[in-house]
Amino acid sequence: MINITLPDNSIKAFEAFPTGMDVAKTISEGFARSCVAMEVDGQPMDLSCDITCDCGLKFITTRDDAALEILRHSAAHVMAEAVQNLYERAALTIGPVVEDGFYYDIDMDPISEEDFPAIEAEMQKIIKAKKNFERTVVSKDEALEMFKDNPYKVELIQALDDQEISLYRQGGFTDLCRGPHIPHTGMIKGVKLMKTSGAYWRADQTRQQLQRLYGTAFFDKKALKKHLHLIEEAQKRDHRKIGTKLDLFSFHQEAAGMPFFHARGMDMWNVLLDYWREAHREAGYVETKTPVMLSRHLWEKSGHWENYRENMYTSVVDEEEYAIKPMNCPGGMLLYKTGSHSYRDLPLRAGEIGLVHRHELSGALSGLFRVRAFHQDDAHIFMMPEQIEEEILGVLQLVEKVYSQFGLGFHLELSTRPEKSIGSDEKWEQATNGLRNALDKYGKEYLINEGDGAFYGPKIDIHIKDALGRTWQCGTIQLDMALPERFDLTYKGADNGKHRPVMIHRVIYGSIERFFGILVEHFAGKFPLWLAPVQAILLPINDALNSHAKKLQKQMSALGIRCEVDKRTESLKKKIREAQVNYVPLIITVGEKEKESGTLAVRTLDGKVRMGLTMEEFSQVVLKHIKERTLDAQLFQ
RNA sequence: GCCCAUGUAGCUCAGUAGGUAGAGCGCUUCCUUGGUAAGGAAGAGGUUCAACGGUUCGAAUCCGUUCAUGGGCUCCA
Repeated sequence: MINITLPDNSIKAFEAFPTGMDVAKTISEGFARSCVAMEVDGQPMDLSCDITCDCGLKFITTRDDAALEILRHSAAHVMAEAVQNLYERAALTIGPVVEDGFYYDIDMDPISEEDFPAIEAEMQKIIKAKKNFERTVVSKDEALEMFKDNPYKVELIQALDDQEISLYRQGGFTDLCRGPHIPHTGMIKGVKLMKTSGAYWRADQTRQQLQRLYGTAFFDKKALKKHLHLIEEAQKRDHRKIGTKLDLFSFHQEAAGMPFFHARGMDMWNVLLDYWREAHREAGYVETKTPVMLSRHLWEKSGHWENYRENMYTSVVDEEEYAIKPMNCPGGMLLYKTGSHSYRDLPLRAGEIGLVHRHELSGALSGLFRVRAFHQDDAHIFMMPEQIEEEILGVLQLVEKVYSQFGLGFHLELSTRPEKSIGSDEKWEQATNGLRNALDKYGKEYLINEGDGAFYGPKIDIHIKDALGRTWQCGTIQLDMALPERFDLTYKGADNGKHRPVMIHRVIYGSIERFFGILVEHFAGKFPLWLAPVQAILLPINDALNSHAKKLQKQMSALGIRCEVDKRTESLKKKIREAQVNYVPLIITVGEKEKESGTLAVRTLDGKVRMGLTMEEFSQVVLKHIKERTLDAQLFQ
């Protein structure tokens, strides 16, 4: 007789040992069908397992996020079987679940997406056959014997501590696996292979290159469709495409990974920085600037020469070696040391829009998201140890203010001391507590990544969430216990003694180039008025009105509205269409009526037209929206 | 840096048994002077197909190298 406690605290008693599925069926047949796996006292297990003692039992149903992972892992097995059926010499390695799907690394000849239909067809056969996933346990030696033809599996098995090894079998296919799995292959309703790439065995460049096959799977076709739609949507928003279309920026072979900003892109760039400067001035920051190229001696002192050299561009000037800065901090150190500092002057918040260069691997470059030259909206804050909490809190508040200006949500992650680190236990504790207390005081939930901090100090990373729900790490607040030491920074305390200041590095946009790209995708090119590269376009109805339109443009420009005239000899319809597809927020048609009455006919992107606005009325509304940086597309009531 | 794919007019792309380049958009000119999502016609534009080298009587098309781009891997003290 055993008693099983369910999440609602009800207890079910069984005479014999039931399987999980048996228990599920006592709830209802329908419920049992939706069950994927179970947790017995928190341990994930297959539904087919016997329950042999009193325990707490929680079913994982198709609605749980955990279920999706189990399904995808099972789908990886199905894909592996399919590949093995089709390619005899394919040697399986590992096939984990990743965000959005799964992959399997397989030692086989290179394949391409053209091979996908055949593999998918084979997978469908396996799925249709509704093969049960059966778990068996063997000894390590037995497992080694079974997989003796596959050196990868042998290596995996040997690395396992357990003496007992679980295997999963679906039909004639068996794979080494911890499990759990879904009951049978038929539950995989929506599955698709996504892409393929090379990957190294154990991520080691010196070892065998494997074929990585990516796929994704869902419990129903609809969810798969939705997922594919989201991907499509993201592709449409690709900042590289929109950047070209809206004439914002470009890339050239002559400077790989280093973006060129066009006039319109620069307009937006300046708007971003104007806002940044305004917000930082209000938050008590000063702005500084340090050189792009600095002597090797400095980098040796900062430790970059030793630790970051492979990413740095160098040059020789007058027989002295120089490096182009990959970070702004060493220059910031020199600035701090320019004068003496009193505790009364702390915290000192020194911002810098610093242009940095990092030699990223050629294969890593990607649009504005991964570049070799970019600007950081950096700031170094120097303070007394007891100011850490309040200062961090201030940065968090600034972060929230800036991101919400763009309608971006965010979440926080705290990274603590890693194994390899410098500094005393006491200092780490003080620093980490400072960050933690600030986070607690701030009140928003945060994740903790134990041991994920930099070797020189703990940090808070800020991940923003865009309109498609994708997250991007942009902001970071890093406490640095190394540099103040290396550069012997001091301040004069109230006791008239020398003290070591605490320093943090922090960015909010992060890389301005990257943030720019994120904004392009977040808004899908349809920027709010205050950000739009072209805020208003004047469309003369006929050529005779070009000069009147030109006059209006001058007036608007003088008011600070970014405004153009489309004076091509084209039909009004065409000009409107183009302005509309280029997302110009204010489309102003200029006809005889407007000229005579001195008014404006304004069309907004929702297609609505307001006639008879005076320049006064128009500019009042428009300038208000620009000044307040509103996100709302409803410009006029 | 590694693997795979791609690189043709400003943009998007077509062009395979290798025979000396095309379309749409854009641009220019002309006609139309139009009232809220594409009016019509003509024309220019590629140092000739990323660059360099090779095979061939002949290469955008085949081969090699390099560069760049894309997707991954890796890296990101």
